[in-house]
Amino acid sequence: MMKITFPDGAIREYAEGSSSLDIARSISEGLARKVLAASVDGQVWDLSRPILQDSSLKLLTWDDPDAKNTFWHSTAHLMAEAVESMYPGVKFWVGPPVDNGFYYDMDMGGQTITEDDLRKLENRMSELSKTNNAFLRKEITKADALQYFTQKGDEYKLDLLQNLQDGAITFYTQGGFTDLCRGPHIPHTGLIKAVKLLNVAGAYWKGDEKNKQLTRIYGVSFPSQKELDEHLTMLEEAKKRDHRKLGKELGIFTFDDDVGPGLALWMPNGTVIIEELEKLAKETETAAGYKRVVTPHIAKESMYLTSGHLPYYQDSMFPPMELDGVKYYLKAMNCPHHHKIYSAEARSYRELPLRLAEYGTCYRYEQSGELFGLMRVRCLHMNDAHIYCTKEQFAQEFRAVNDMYLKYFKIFGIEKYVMRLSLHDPAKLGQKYINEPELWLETEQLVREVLINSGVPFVEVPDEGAFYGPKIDVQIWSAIGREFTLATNQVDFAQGRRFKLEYTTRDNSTDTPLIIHRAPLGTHERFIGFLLEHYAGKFPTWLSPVQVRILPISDKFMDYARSLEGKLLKLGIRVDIDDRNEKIGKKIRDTELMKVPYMFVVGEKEANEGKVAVRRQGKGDLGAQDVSEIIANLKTEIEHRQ
RNA sequence: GCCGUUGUAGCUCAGUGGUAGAGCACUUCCUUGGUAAGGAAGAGGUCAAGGGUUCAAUUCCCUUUAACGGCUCCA
Repeated sequence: MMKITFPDGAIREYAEGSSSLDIARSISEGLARKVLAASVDGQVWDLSRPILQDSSLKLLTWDDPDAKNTFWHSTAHLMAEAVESMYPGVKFWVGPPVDNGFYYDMDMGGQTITEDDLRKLENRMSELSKTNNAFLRKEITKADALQYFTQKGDEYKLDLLQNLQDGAITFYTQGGFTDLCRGPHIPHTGLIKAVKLLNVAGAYWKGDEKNKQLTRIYGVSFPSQKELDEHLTMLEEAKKRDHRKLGKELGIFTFDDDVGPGLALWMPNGTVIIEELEKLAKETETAAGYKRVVTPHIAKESMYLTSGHLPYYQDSMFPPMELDGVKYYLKAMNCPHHHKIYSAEARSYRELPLRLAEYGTCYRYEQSGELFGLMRVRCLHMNDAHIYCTKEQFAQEFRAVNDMYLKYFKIFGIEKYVMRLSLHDPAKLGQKYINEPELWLETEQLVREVLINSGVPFVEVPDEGAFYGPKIDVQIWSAIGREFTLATNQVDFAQGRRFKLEYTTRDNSTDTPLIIHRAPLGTHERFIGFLLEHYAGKFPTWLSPVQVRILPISDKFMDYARSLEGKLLKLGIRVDIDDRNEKIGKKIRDTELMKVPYMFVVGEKEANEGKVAVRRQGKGDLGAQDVSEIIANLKTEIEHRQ
């Protein structure tokens, strides 16, 4: 007998060699039907795999992330089985579970798959699942595995095998499909009741663009049709929050073929938001001791040679224009310009830290396939600043920047984010990173300490640093689930020396300042794109392009509406009047759809009593209020940035 | 940049080898209506651009361009 410990601490005895499924069955048949995989001593196992010794056991059902992953991984195998049966000769690479589903990469040998084909594949998978074929695990020697795939002529699996140790190799077979796979899998295909194949895409083999491109099919599956339907509904809802859709509906921004890809045009409503954000940034930065500067959109090639950007980033810059034999580049970053402002005057340690801020306009030649709404554009406005400080001041300055992020996140209600400490890869010194191995380690440790001391949770990611130093990126997620870098905070130990930036120290010698590059609000483009999705277009009053819309019951009350409008305008409240010849219901509906936070309905009663009938977007009628009262409330709400 | 899909009115979308339609929006008129769509009429399109096949192309083919789904990249 062996002792099995359950998550609640209970210990029960079972015959050696009992499987997790046996154990589940001993608890209840219902559980045995529901359970998908088992966690044995912390490792996810097939349910059918015999347990041979005392272990802790957790039976995993659908709600457990490990079970979901196992379920989706098994579905990937099911899909591969369907593909193999419909497209003979296809070679498979890997088919892992991902955040919301699974994919399988395959070499279709020149065959293409269309959307219609996906429906056919789904049907085939549904047929195959009904066979209730078990996922059979088989340990196999490396020699036998090599022979199997050599015979099959499958160079992809042979490539995978090369990196595997003999003795740790397993095959899984369900029905007629056998795959090299470490598992684990759910017990049988019949558990996969609902499958949706979402899209087909190209993916480079091993993620390297120099390699052949494989066909990747993404899908998602569930233990019941109901859950699939719910998931699909959720995806539809997410689409409604897509900033590209909302941006068009609300008149925030637009793109035009004649202007060019990735070059956003900000419409009046979007410009209001930009100006509110800039106001916030200027207030915040002024209070934190920043000074504003303004610099040109272009600069000579020589400056980017000095900065060191050109060799690293030339491909991502717009090609230069040549004037009198001199090349000029559109600026892709503001830092060199700011460095020139630093070096324009002799600096003393008494001036440091010197903080130069600018909503600088940058142009980046992003690859055409990378453009994505406002999130990835070719013309962008960075909430940029550069802080020049001594080594002693660094920790405090860096931390102050992080605190500024958190302050902003609070204002915007941003709760889901991850701070990533991006480090260099020693193997790429001199290529991707400036070749200063000791400075790298020293600075990385400096930043790490600041983060630890400020108690902000973070993850470390190798090989993600800027070329001139380590950085902290703040990752956020769009409504469609795409991940973006919002804010960035970078240390730069390289450019100061390259630009010969100096200051006179207390003992009358000279030193080079450390530089912090920071952009807490990222860019107008990305931040407003994010806010659109974050608020689902329902901006808080202080950011709303139109804060109040006055809705006269009929044009008899237009004079009263106009006098109200005048009052609000004088107070700097963004107000307009729906003066169309429409009924009040129609005006309300349209104003609701435009997500204007406040509606003032005015008719005979209100005009006579000097009141307005207040209606809050999404909340309905709030009843009549005195004009002075509602105006005071509005002012407060806006001033507090609510 | 690569793989795949798509491009018809301001927006959302039908449709066709014989030069186009709906709803919303827009204009005008009727209506002056009390909390999520009042009625009528009208105007609006080189069917993304260029080339080819054809008696005839918005429709079929090719190229370009843009957007979308991914991959790669992301200062």
